[in-house]
Amino acid sequence: MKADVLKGHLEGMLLAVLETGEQHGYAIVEELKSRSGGHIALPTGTVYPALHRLETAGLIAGRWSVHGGRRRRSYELTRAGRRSLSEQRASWREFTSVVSGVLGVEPGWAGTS
Amino acid sequence: MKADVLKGHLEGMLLAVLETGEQHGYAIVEELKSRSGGHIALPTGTVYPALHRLETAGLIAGRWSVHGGRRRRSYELTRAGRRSLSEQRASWREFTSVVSGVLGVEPGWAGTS
DNA sequence: CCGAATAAGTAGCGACGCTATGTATGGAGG
DNA sequence: CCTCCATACATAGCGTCGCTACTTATTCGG
Repeated sequence: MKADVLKGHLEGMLLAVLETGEQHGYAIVEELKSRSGGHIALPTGTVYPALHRLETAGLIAGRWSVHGGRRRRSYELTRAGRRSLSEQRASWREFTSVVSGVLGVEPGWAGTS
Repeated sequence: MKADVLKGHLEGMLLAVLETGEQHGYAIVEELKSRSGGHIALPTGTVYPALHRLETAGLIAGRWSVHGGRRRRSYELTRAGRRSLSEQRASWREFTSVVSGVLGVEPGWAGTS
Protein backbone atom coordinates (compact mmCIF):
# COMPACT_ATOMS: atom_id res chain seq x y z
CA MET A 1 0.00 0.00 0.00
CA LYS A 2 1.31 3.41 -1.01
CA ALA A 3 2.73 5.67 1.67
CA ASP A 4 0.63 8.69 2.44
CA VAL A 5 -2.81 7.36 1.59
CA LEU A 6 -2.81 6.62 5.30
CA LYS A 7 -2.58 10.33 6.14
CA GLY A 8 -5.29 11.27 8.52
CA HIS A 9 -6.58 7.72 8.95
CA LEU A 10 -3.86 6.17 11.07
CA GLU A 11 -5.00 7.45 14.42
CA GLY A 12 -8.48 6.09 13.94
CA MET A 13 -7.04 2.66 13.27
CA LEU A 14 -4.89 2.83 16.38
CA LEU A 15 -7.96 3.69 18.42
CA ALA A 16 -9.85 0.82 16.81
CA VAL A 17 -7.12 -1.64 17.78
CA LEU A 18 -7.16 -0.39 21.34
CA GLU A 19 -10.93 -0.67 21.53
CA THR A 20 -10.66 -4.38 22.17
CA GLY A 21 -8.47 -3.82 25.18
CA GLU A 22 -5.26 -2.41 26.55
CA GLN A 23 -2.19 -3.03 24.43
CA HIS A 24 1.38 -1.82 24.12
CA GLY A 25 2.93 -0.21 21.06
CA TYR A 26 4.82 -3.16 19.69
CA ALA A 27 1.76 -5.38 20.03
CA ILE A 28 -0.37 -2.80 18.26
CA VAL A 29 1.96 -2.94 15.26
CA GLU A 30 1.59 -6.73 15.12
CA GLU A 31 -2.15 -6.55 15.61
CA LEU A 32 -2.50 -4.04 12.77
CA LYS A 33 -0.46 -6.31 10.55
CA SER A 34 -2.71 -9.26 11.23
CA ARG A 35 -6.01 -7.37 11.10
CA SER A 36 -5.07 -5.95 7.72
CA GLY A 37 -3.87 -9.20 6.26
CA GLY A 38 -0.34 -7.87 6.16
CA HIS A 39 -1.24 -4.79 4.15
CA ILE A 40 -0.55 -2.40 6.97
CA ALA A 41 2.98 -2.97 8.25
CA LEU A 42 3.92 0.22 10.00
CA PRO A 43 7.47 1.13 11.00
CA THR A 44 7.80 1.81 14.71
CA GLY A 45 8.98 5.31 13.82
CA THR A 46 5.44 5.94 12.62
CA VAL A 47 3.55 4.31 15.45
CA TYR A 48 5.29 5.54 18.58
CA PRO A 49 5.00 9.22 17.69
CA ALA A 50 1.36 8.65 16.75
CA LEU A 51 0.68 7.08 20.14
CA HIS A 52 2.35 10.04 21.82
CA ARG A 53 0.09 12.39 19.89
CA LEU A 54 -2.98 10.42 20.90
CA GLU A 55 -1.93 10.43 24.51
CA THR A 56 -1.20 14.16 24.47
CA ALA A 57 -4.63 14.67 22.92
CA GLY A 58 -6.13 12.71 25.80
CA LEU A 59 -7.60 10.00 23.59
CA ILE A 60 -5.55 7.22 25.14
CA ALA A 61 -3.93 6.74 28.53
CA GLY A 62 -0.59 4.99 28.92
CA ARG A 63 1.22 3.35 31.77
CA TRP A 64 4.56 1.63 32.15
CA SER A 65 4.96 -1.96 33.12
CA VAL A 66 7.62 -4.65 32.90
CA HIS A 67 7.22 -8.05 31.25
CA GLY A 68 10.06 -10.53 31.21
CA GLY A 69 12.59 -7.85 31.93
CA ARG A 70 11.42 -5.59 29.12
CA ARG A 71 9.66 -2.36 29.75
CA ARG A 72 6.39 -1.71 28.03
CA ARG A 73 4.07 1.20 27.72
CA SER A 74 0.50 0.00 27.53
CA TYR A 75 -2.33 2.17 26.36
CA GLU A 76 -6.06 2.07 26.77
CA LEU A 77 -8.82 4.23 25.37
CA THR A 78 -10.11 7.10 27.43
CA ARG A 79 -13.73 8.14 27.32
CA ALA A 80 -12.74 10.90 24.90
CA GLY A 81 -10.92 8.30 22.84
CA ARG A 82 -14.00 6.14 22.57
CA ARG A 83 -16.04 9.14 21.50
CA SER A 84 -13.40 10.16 18.98
CA LEU A 85 -13.31 6.64 17.56
CA SER A 86 -17.00 6.63 16.85
CA GLU A 87 -16.73 10.07 15.25
CA GLN A 88 -13.89 8.88 13.09
CA ARG A 89 -15.86 5.86 12.00
CA ALA A 90 -18.69 8.11 10.92
CA SER A 91 -16.40 10.43 9.03
CA TRP A 92 -14.67 7.46 7.44
CA ARG A 93 -17.99 6.31 6.08
CA GLU A 94 -18.72 9.77 4.74
CA PHE A 95 -15.25 10.10 3.28
CA THR A 96 -15.33 6.78 1.45
CA SER A 97 -18.81 7.39 0.20
CA VAL A 98 -17.95 10.84 -1.17
CA VAL A 99 -14.65 9.87 -2.76
CA SER A 100 -16.07 6.67 -4.22
CA GLY A 101 -18.83 8.70 -5.75
CA VAL A 102 -16.37 11.05 -7.40
CA LEU A 103 -14.14 8.22 -8.53
CA GLY A 104 -17.08 6.30 -9.86
CA VAL A 105 -16.04 3.22 -7.96
CA GLU A 106 -18.08 0.57 -6.24
CA PRO A 107 -17.06 -0.14 -2.66
CA GLY A 108 -14.06 -2.30 -1.92
CA TRP A 109 -15.75 -4.45 0.68
CA ALA A 110 -18.29 -5.52 -1.87
CA GLY A 111 -16.42 -8.21 -3.68
CA THR A 112 -12.82 -7.39 -4.43
CA SER A 113 -10.00 -7.98 -1.94
CA MET B 1 -14.70 17.11 5.58
CA LYS B 2 -11.45 17.36 7.52
CA ALA B 3 -8.41 18.70 5.74
CA ASP B 4 -5.76 16.12 5.04
CA VAL B 5 -7.87 13.01 4.76
CA LEU B 6 -7.68 13.89 1.09
CA LYS B 7 -3.91 13.39 1.07
CA GLY B 8 -2.98 11.01 -1.67
CA HIS B 9 -6.50 10.75 -3.06
CA LEU B 10 -6.91 14.13 -4.72
CA GLU B 11 -5.06 13.38 -7.93
CA GLY B 12 -7.16 10.33 -8.61
CA MET B 13 -10.30 12.41 -8.29
CA LEU B 14 -8.95 15.01 -10.68
CA LEU B 15 -8.23 12.28 -13.20
CA ALA B 16 -11.72 10.88 -12.70
CA VAL B 17 -13.28 14.27 -13.41
CA LEU B 18 -11.22 14.63 -16.57
CA GLU B 19 -12.18 11.17 -17.72
CA THR B 20 -15.51 12.45 -19.02
CA GLY B 21 -13.78 14.99 -21.23
CA GLU B 22 -11.47 17.96 -21.45
CA GLN B 23 -11.97 20.62 -18.79
CA HIS B 24 -10.21 23.68 -17.38
CA GLY B 25 -9.14 24.14 -13.79
CA TYR B 26 -11.90 26.38 -12.59
CA ALA B 27 -14.53 24.12 -14.11
CA ILE B 28 -12.94 21.10 -12.45
CA VAL B 29 -13.37 22.74 -9.07
CA GLU B 30 -17.07 23.30 -9.76
CA GLU B 31 -17.50 19.81 -11.11
CA LEU B 32 -15.89 18.30 -8.01
CA LYS B 33 -18.21 20.35 -5.84
CA SER B 34 -21.28 19.08 -7.63
CA ARG B 35 -20.15 15.46 -7.94
CA SER B 36 -19.45 15.34 -4.21
CA GLY B 37 -22.68 16.99 -3.18
CA GLY B 38 -20.74 19.99 -1.96
CA HIS B 39 -18.49 17.99 0.34
CA ILE B 40 -15.39 18.61 -1.71
CA ALA B 41 -14.93 22.33 -2.18
CA LEU B 42 -11.29 22.79 -2.98
CA PRO B 43 -9.49 26.13 -2.90
CA THR B 44 -7.84 27.00 -6.19
CA GLY B 45 -4.51 27.07 -4.38
CA THR B 46 -4.92 23.34 -3.98
CA VAL B 47 -6.11 22.49 -7.44
CA TYR B 48 -3.82 24.44 -9.73
CA PRO B 49 -0.61 23.08 -8.24
CA ALA B 50 -2.09 19.60 -8.35
CA LEU B 51 -2.88 19.99 -12.04
CA HIS B 52 0.68 21.17 -12.62
CA ARG B 53 1.96 18.06 -10.88
CA LEU B 54 -0.24 15.83 -12.98
CA GLU B 55 0.89 17.54 -16.16
CA THR B 56 4.55 17.30 -15.19
CA ALA B 57 3.97 13.63 -14.47
CA GLY B 58 2.54 13.21 -17.97
CA LEU B 59 -0.88 12.07 -16.77
CA ILE B 60 -2.74 15.00 -18.28
CA ALA B 61 -2.02 17.32 -21.20
CA GLY B 62 -2.95 21.01 -21.09
CA ARG B 63 -3.43 23.67 -23.70
CA TRP B 64 -4.30 27.33 -23.57
CA SER B 65 -7.40 28.80 -25.11
CA VAL B 66 -9.49 31.94 -24.77
CA HIS B 67 -13.19 32.09 -23.97
CA GLY B 68 -14.98 35.40 -23.66
CA GLY B 69 -11.73 37.29 -23.24
CA ARG B 70 -10.54 35.06 -20.38
CA ARG B 71 -7.66 32.71 -20.80
CA ARG B 72 -8.14 29.12 -19.85
CA ARG B 73 -5.91 26.13 -19.56
CA SER B 74 -7.80 23.00 -20.49
CA TYR B 75 -6.59 19.54 -19.63
CA GLU B 76 -7.31 16.12 -20.98
CA LEU B 77 -6.16 12.67 -19.88
CA THR B 78 -3.16 11.15 -21.59
CA ARG B 79 -2.90 7.44 -22.18
CA ALA B 80 -0.70 7.22 -19.09
CA GLY B 81 -3.33 9.19 -17.20
CA ARG B 82 -6.04 6.74 -18.12
CA ARG B 83 -3.84 3.87 -17.03
CA SER B 84 -3.01 5.63 -13.78
CA LEU B 85 -6.68 6.31 -13.11
CA SER B 86 -7.58 2.67 -13.33
CA GLU B 87 -4.67 1.76 -11.08
CA GLN B 88 -5.78 4.35 -8.56
CA ARG B 89 -9.31 3.00 -8.63
CA ALA B 90 -7.99 -0.46 -7.86
CA SER B 91 -5.82 0.76 -5.03
CA TRP B 92 -8.69 2.84 -3.69
CA ARG B 93 -10.78 -0.31 -3.45
CA GLU B 94 -7.98 -2.10 -1.68
CA PHE B 95 -7.34 0.80 0.64
CA THR B 96 -10.97 1.20 1.69
CA SER B 97 -11.38 -2.50 2.15
CA VAL B 98 -8.29 -2.81 4.33
CA VAL B 99 -8.95 0.24 6.48
CA SER B 100 -12.62 -0.60 6.87
CA GLY B 101 -11.58 -4.02 8.04
CA VAL B 102 -9.30 -2.60 10.67
CA LEU B 103 -11.85 0.00 11.75
CA GLY B 104 -14.55 -2.62 11.88
CA VAL B 105 -16.84 -0.47 9.79
CA GLU B 106 -19.49 -1.40 7.30
CA PRO B 107 -19.39 0.38 3.95
CA GLY B 108 -20.51 3.97 3.69
CA TRP B 109 -22.72 3.52 0.63
CA ALA B 110 -24.65 0.79 2.38
CA GLY B 111 -27.07 2.71 4.48
CA THR B 112 -25.59 5.78 6.10
CA SER B 113 -24.89 9.05 4.29
C1' DC C 1 -18.46 52.65 -11.58
C1' DC C 2 -18.06 48.95 -8.53
C1' DG C 3 -18.27 44.46 -7.02
C1' DA C 4 -19.00 39.69 -7.99
C1' DA C 5 -17.99 35.85 -10.85
C1' DT C 6 -14.67 33.81 -13.83
C1' DA C 7 -9.87 32.26 -14.45
C1' DA C 8 -5.13 31.25 -13.20
C1' DG C 9 -1.22 31.56 -10.43
C1' DT C 10 2.57 31.58 -6.42
C1' DA C 11 4.70 31.73 -1.67
C1' DG C 12 4.96 29.79 2.50
C1' DC C 13 3.06 26.88 6.41
C1' DG C 14 2.02 22.76 8.93
C1' DA C 15 0.81 18.08 9.61
C1' DC C 16 2.34 13.62 9.58
C1' DG C 17 4.03 9.24 7.76
C1' DC C 18 8.50 7.95 6.43
C1' DT C 19 13.69 6.55 6.80
C1' DA C 20 17.45 5.98 9.62
C1' DT C 21 19.38 5.37 13.72
C1' DG C 22 20.04 4.53 18.73
C1' DT C 23 19.09 2.20 23.18
C1' DA C 24 18.34 -2.16 25.79
C1' DT C 25 16.85 -6.99 27.10
C1' DG C 26 15.81 -12.07 26.47
C1' DG C 27 16.20 -16.32 24.18
C1' DA C 28 17.81 -19.57 20.55
C1' DG C 29 21.62 -21.65 17.97
C1' DG C 30 26.17 -22.60 16.78
C1' DC D 1 30.14 -18.14 25.07
C1' DC D 2 28.81 -15.26 21.61
C1' DT D 3 26.15 -13.75 18.05
C1' DC D 4 21.83 -12.91 16.02
C1' DC D 5 17.01 -12.25 16.08
C1' DA D 6 12.76 -10.84 18.33
C1' DT D 7 11.02 -7.75 21.56
C1' DA D 8 10.40 -2.95 23.04
C1' DC D 9 10.74 2.03 22.92
C1' DA D 10 12.46 6.35 21.20
C1' DT D 11 13.99 10.57 18.43
C1' DA D 12 15.88 13.44 14.46
C1' DG D 13 15.07 15.03 10.19
C1' DC D 14 12.95 14.72 5.45
C1' DG D 15 9.43 15.12 1.86
C1' DT D 16 4.89 15.48 0.29
C1' DC D 17 0.94 17.95 -0.36
C1' DG D 18 -3.33 20.27 0.93
C1' DC D 19 -3.97 24.54 3.06
C1' DT D 20 -4.16 29.88 3.73
C1' DA D 21 -3.33 34.14 1.82
C1' DC D 22 -2.36 36.87 -1.72
C1' DT D 23 -1.81 38.59 -6.66
C1' DT D 24 -3.24 39.44 -11.48
C1' DA D 25 -6.84 39.87 -15.17
C1' DT D 26 -11.18 40.11 -17.54
C1' DT D 27 -16.32 40.22 -18.04
C1' DC D 28 -20.86 41.40 -16.55
C1' DG D 29 -24.73 42.95 -13.68
C1' DG D 30 -26.60 46.60 -10.92
